[in-house]
Amino acid sequence: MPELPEVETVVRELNRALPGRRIRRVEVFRRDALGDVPTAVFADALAGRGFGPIARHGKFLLFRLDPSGFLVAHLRMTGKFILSDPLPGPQPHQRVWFHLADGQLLIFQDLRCFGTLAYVERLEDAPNLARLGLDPLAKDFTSRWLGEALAGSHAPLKHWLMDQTRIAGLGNIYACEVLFRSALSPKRRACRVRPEEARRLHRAIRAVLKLAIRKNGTTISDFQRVDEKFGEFQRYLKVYGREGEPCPACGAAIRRIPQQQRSTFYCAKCQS
DNA sequence: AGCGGAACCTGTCGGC
DNA sequence: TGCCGACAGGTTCCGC
Repeated sequence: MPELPEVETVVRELNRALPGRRIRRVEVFRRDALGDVPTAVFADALAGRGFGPIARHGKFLLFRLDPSGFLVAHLRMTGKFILSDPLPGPQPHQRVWFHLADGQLLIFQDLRCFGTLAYVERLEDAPNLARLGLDPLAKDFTSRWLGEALAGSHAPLKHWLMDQTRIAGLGNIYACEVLFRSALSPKRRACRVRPEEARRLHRAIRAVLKLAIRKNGTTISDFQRVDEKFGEFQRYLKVYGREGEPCPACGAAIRRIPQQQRSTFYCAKCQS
């Protein structure tokens, strides 16, 4: 489900509602998200802690807790957080309930059970977080950095953009959209991108992500915001999911090709 | 280094 | 109607 703009949308909404509130207890209905950590260890670590500000790195949500520690969450394909009034019991696909001291519930819901939740004392202890590359909305993500980073890799641009150890946050939808906007082929080797093309790519990454955040992300099948409203960026998608439709720039049919066992959508005429 | 394939798990949709 | 395969916004691990 979520790529950077969807996670950012969730983070902003949680930040409006959660800081200052306290977890009374944690109820786990299905423990896949916890990995090797025993349910009781996870639940006991969180009980009694308060929520501070929530941050994001790439697609990870980082909940600062009071007086110490972090809840580190990754939504993967279908994870979502929902704030709800008390319920009689878990609704379908609800995996974890964080009972708040004021009676409301912070619900972690995840149809496919790929999402992850972890409590850590220090962010350095969070599995895989340290391997993440630059967040494309951070200040140090410059077109110069991008140009130099591209130069060292033979990977096709689409793979390169989705590699979270290089840039953290782009997934299948936004990688396709960014490449269309920069008129670069998903098959182009990273090291074959010329400096002015790298500048174009950099501008496209920033522009697409910022617009998507302004539209509260993309809802294709089931992305939901914390308040259960939907994103609107799907109305602005130029190529993703539009196989066979005319390219908005030249009218040629949008193509779908497999790359890394994912679908890539692009215009073979505009993108080279 | 890169790439193909499989795995994690559940659901939907289209074709026959 | 019913079964079956393809596909889904993500990531990791393994082997070549």
